[in-house]
Amino acid sequence: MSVRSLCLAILSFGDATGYEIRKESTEGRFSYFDDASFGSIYPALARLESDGLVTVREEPQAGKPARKVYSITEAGRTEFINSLCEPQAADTFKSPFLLIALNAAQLPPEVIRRALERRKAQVHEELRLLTECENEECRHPGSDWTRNYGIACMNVTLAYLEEHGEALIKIAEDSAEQLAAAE
Amino acid sequence: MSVRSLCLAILSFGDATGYEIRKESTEGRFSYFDDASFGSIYPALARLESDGLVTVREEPQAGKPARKVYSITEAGRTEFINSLCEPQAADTFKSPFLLIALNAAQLPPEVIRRALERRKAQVHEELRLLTECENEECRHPGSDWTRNYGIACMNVTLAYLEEHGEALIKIAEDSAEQLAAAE
DNA sequence: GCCACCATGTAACACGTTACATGATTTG
DNA sequence: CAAATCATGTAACGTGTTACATGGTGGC
Repeated sequence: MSVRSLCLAILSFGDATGYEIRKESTEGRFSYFDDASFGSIYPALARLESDGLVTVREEPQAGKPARKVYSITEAGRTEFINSLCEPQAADTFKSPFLLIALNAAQLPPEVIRRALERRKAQVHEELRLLTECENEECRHPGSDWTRNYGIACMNVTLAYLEEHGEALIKIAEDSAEQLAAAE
Repeated sequence: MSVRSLCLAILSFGDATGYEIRKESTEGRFSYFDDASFGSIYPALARLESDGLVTVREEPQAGKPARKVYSITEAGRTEFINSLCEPQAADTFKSPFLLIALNAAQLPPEVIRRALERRKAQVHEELRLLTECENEECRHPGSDWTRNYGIACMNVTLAYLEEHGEALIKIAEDSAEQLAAAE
């Protein structure tokens, strides 16, 4: 998914500035789709505007640069919906954590411990984010469904980490002992 | 994770050619870490060799270009292990499927149905891949642990899709009906 | 007969990130 | 008082993809 489509997707849920789009895409609910930085978002928004898929209104502010609030147009909405109808790309899961886990026997137990803690913290944070807006105004059928999907996945992940984390540390400890004994 | 590290990671599990590395990274067990294409793998391997982190031996073949089999060196192994000890990046999950689900109320039921089927097929395929090598020679403690982690996650995903898939289709159908009634 | 698989490699191209430029306000 | 947050934007840079070039073998 390109930054262009990402902007359209976020704007289809409401007006936003480039700054806000970046936040949503790196931390917020839209981080499941793609994340992007300022350097790609601002040019993308400018192009969307010249293509007539979004409109801008400037809101001057004292001290700060004027906020440029973008709104999606009918044409933008149509392009967005059409893009969703095209054959979807595969979901991907990229896990630096699993690479560490895979090599547990070659790493110091301390590294494994840290990696587990970090991953648990991440999952907790994602769960917090998902349950947070459960009582908010942002409730429509699609978002309820996806939220519950996310919660189900994260809960299992967390349970697995908590139940089997010690076993992973043990792998590292055992092989460290064997190395020490061989010397 | 760069293609360079990816190559090192795969080679730390055994010798391979550039062609094989691409397969492992796009389809095989290493697709959880990153995937890369020929255009990035071949240059990366050449650089790794000139840096002394891998060695090559050519195996001539009739008709085809000679296979260039790469092996990791001690220096390569050290760099790989060290890279795993550095603070890990966060795991990421990118889901074109969830974007479709989120917008279920704006899409034709047929699109939702297709998206669900496609996602289910993907999860089935991942489960097949994970359970496949359960009885194989590729069994060491780290890979057992990560495999079981993967299986646990995929099973929940699949169960959720099977239990709640109909509800998602219903969201699309209901809103399509409302649109029709309004006309 | 055509397509997929094996097998390597290069060059043009697209895309996105990082760092820079600017600067007020709030929070610890 | 320093750091984070809000707020926009550009330019250099890095990295990776796509398409091309080449060509034999085996399955449908």
